[in-house]
Amino acid sequence: MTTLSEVARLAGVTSATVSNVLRQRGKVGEQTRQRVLAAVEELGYRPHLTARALAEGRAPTLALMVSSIANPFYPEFALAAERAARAHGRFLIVCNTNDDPETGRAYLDQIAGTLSDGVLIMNANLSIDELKKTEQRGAPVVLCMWEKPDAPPELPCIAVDFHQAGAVAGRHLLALGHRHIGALVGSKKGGIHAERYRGYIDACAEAGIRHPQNRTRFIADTVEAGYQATRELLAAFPQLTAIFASNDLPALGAMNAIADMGLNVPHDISVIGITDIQWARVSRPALTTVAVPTAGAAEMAIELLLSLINRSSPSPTMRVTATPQLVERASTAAVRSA
Amino acid sequence: MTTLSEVARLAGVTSATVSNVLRQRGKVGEQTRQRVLAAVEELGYRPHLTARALAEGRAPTLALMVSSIANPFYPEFALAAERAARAHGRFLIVCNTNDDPETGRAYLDQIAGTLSDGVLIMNANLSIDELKKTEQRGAPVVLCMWEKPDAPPELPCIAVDFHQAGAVAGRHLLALGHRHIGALVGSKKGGIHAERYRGYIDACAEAGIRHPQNRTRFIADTVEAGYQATRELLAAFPQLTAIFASNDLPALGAMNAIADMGLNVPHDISVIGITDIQWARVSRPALTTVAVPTAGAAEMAIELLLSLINRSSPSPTMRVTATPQLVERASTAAVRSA
DNA sequence: CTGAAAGCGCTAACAA
DNA sequence: TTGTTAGCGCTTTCAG
Repeated sequence: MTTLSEVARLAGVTSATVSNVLRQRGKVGEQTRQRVLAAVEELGYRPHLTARALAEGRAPTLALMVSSIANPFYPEFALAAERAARAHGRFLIVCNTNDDPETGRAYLDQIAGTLSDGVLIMNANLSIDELKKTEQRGAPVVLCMWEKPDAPPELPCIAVDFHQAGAVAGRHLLALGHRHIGALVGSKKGGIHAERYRGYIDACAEAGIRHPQNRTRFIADTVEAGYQATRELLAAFPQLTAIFASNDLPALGAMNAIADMGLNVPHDISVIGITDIQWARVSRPALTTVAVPTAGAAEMAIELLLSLINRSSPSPTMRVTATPQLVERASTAAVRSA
Repeated sequence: MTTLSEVARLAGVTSATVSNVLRQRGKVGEQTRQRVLAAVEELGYRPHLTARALAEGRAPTLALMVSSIANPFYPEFALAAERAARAHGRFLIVCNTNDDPETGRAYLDQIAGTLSDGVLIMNANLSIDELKKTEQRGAPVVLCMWEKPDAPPELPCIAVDFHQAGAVAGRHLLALGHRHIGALVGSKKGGIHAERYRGYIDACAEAGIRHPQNRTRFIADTVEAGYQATRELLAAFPQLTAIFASNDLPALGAMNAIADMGLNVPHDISVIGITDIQWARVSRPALTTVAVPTAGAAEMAIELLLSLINRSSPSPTMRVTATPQLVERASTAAVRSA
């Protein structure tokens, strides 16, 4: 490990000077600059990020807290977040909480403010109060993919208009003539997908249609749960011609269930999801869905987090992403005339 | 930010003692221990990881270098790696190189040995020599998912018997009676998937069958490339009854191509992949594939990396994962009698 | 058993 | 323009 002072010695200057030329800070004579650079080159010196961070009083990393990076939605977000972080000279640490509050707490306790200057939270299963606490300890926190733009939380956040997303999905189905729709909500009642569901319900109301509560299933946000729930729904309500899912994973499960029941998507039953994860493009039929601006949200989140860290954040502490857009693929079609 | 010395002051001891209490190191009197703990509690003290790392002369993180975390294979690996790292008190930094050597080099230069004590490399597009250089600078490197157990590289690595994986896939197709098989190799000729292909070829030879070279396509490791190549292959060789793909993504693409051509998988054409990524389970028909022990490999990689860091690694610097296993699902079937 | 002191590698005033 | 001097917060001998 070559250190600053070794470089300094070789260049015949002091470490402060080396530091200065390396960060083009203070004015350094061209002469010495060259000598220093030569010494750096010769010794293959590379700054010690940990030491630098300690001296600067800031951490070199940002953290991204997710329940599991293996959940198909997160990698796309993480990729964009890491890129944005890199563009600002920060590294990204990923924290998988496995939806366990204890794990989340442990992460926050350990890295917030020490190893990481700030934390992006996708879903921590932690109370706002707990998150606030880490914020007060000096490590800003930003909630990503907040579900309701009109009810700003007490923490900085990137919000997606999921109500709108749900409405767009609902309207699409309605416009295709569907009147008997089953709904899959990928969270418990009133949970994280509530807004999407409400958006769908509102779209129905808008069209003068009432969505019977018993045609809704509150399930886990997985392919399997979507599969299971769809089988039940179709068994109970054979008249259904479409499935609205609050997320793509359950939607994909729904498509499989329908196929396994010997029915055809979209000929017999249409399916729509929300998010537009990679799989949506790959499935057959390709899934019609409402795309959420994942990469954009990640970039916004990093920007906001950094501005918070630099205490240069203007008042609006909630930022809303671009509006979710319908991506019409092959899993939806006009209802068949009876 | 509460510091050690603040805690010390409150407890009426010196920071060295607090440090000792916290890391149950030196023997500390029960009396003072209690007082210190009380002070820690009262002040909500949390050790500063960066400072600690600097003092200990080690970095608190490990790095994982991938081309893109959005590639469906990596998240599963990353999840397991992060868990294993956590179990050893380390955090995981993800580095997306986007397959750009420059980016990879930049990462290595910046974090290896300073922010991260070691690096897991999935695929860096860097020469062994370059990697060796960072190793010599004090940051161990381990190659993950090395393709040929019998040709150990000059760097520590976790190897998967991909030759065997290819052979297993080939034998499965052969056992089902397929004699006209198209091959999709997800890398350029002689590239990273060469062993898998060779395994397949050897399985054919074993069965006394020769695989005509023109029935092989060397393509990108993506769904799209698999799709495209399959269409071409089937157009050129209508007699094909099966597709061997060196990876799941092209295999999934193949299934879609076949479906879009109005043929049925597996009735008309069987498809097999290698890896067993999550999508393989979700696709319809579910993909038959040869599972690679992803999580196990990740754990082994972390263990090896840590032992290298602690200089406690025994001589065998290459470790081989469990053998890839056939996972028979719905995309393969016995060839139809003509 | 506890304290004093040096130092990890770097940055940041402040002097010279 | 360059050097000096303190630290950043923690660990770790080595005395007491």
